[in-house]
Amino acid sequence: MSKPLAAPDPGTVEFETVDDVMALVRARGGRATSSRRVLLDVLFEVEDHLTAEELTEAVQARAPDVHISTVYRNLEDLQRLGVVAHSHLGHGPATYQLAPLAHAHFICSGCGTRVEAPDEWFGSLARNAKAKLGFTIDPHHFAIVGRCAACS
Amino acid sequence: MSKPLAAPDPGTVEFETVDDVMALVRARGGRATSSRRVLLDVLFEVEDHLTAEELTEAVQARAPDVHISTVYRNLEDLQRLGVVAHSHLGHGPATYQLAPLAHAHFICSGCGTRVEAPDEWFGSLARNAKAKLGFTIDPHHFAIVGRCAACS
DNA sequence: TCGCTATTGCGCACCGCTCGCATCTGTGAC
DNA sequence: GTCACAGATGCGAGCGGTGCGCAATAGCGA
Repeated sequence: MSKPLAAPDPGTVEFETVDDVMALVRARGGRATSSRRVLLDVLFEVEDHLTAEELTEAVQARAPDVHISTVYRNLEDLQRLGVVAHSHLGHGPATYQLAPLAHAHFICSGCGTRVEAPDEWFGSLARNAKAKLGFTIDPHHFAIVGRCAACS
Repeated sequence: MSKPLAAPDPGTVEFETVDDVMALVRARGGRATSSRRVLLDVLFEVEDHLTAEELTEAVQARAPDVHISTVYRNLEDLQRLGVVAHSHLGHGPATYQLAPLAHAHFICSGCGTRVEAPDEWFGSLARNAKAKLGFTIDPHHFAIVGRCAACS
């Protein structure tokens, strides 16, 4: 996919299958390559956030020659299209998932436990940020650090 | 400072001057070295979050031989003592500051603008996390990503 | 002043990720 | 079908941020 292609308006991207995404890729000048398809197959199947390395392993189980740098490049392209989102759940590598599945996290700094956080809990924070700073928050990107019941 | 030393209870650390911290370090078996003192001098003076590299430059302006790895090690020790905290304000290097000065941030993913976020705005999120998950959040560690008024 | 040990300077190495480049492969045009 | 072009890939080098091992140094209590 060529760099100059503009990203779509956030929230306007709609897809339900790998083929939908491939059509989207094609519509924006990209090509329906096999490595791209396999990566999407994995992302649609696991329905979880995986690191680039984990994704590469899963992809290579089906297409051994796909290089990790190709995975990174495809992930970047798919993020530009609004199909994929990445998040940072701690000090390690970023994790990637289908954008519609993104959600917020709490991470315990003691034991590393990860818990999903309902978006509703961010409502008042989001309203304050919007009303007083004009800022639209995305609570999914960075996890919220803290202490779980056992560690605090 | 030796590794096995336990961290103090969070919130119980009290200090107002560099000498207070040096006394704390000594009380826990650490030594009052000049590099440690210069680093603390810088941290007390700037009252801002700086990266390890920026801190090293500031330290080296006064003590040219201090190596960046020494700065990293001292920052780690001071974090264990509860004197320093680091936070991640984006994809770049971590930033360090005196723990009592820590605060939450919003970061615009479009232009990189950073805004401080009042702790009060996290009240309902904190209450939900505590009541429903037993989780005590620290909203300072990772910034909240989003879009500023101009970029959204 | 002495001896113990925390600490330091230095450099190497790691991890997560990006980039340059030569090669390959989808794709539309014919 | 086949051609040619541009997008995409494999590979490896490289980079920024950080941690580590080691020998030398320097606080500190006695």
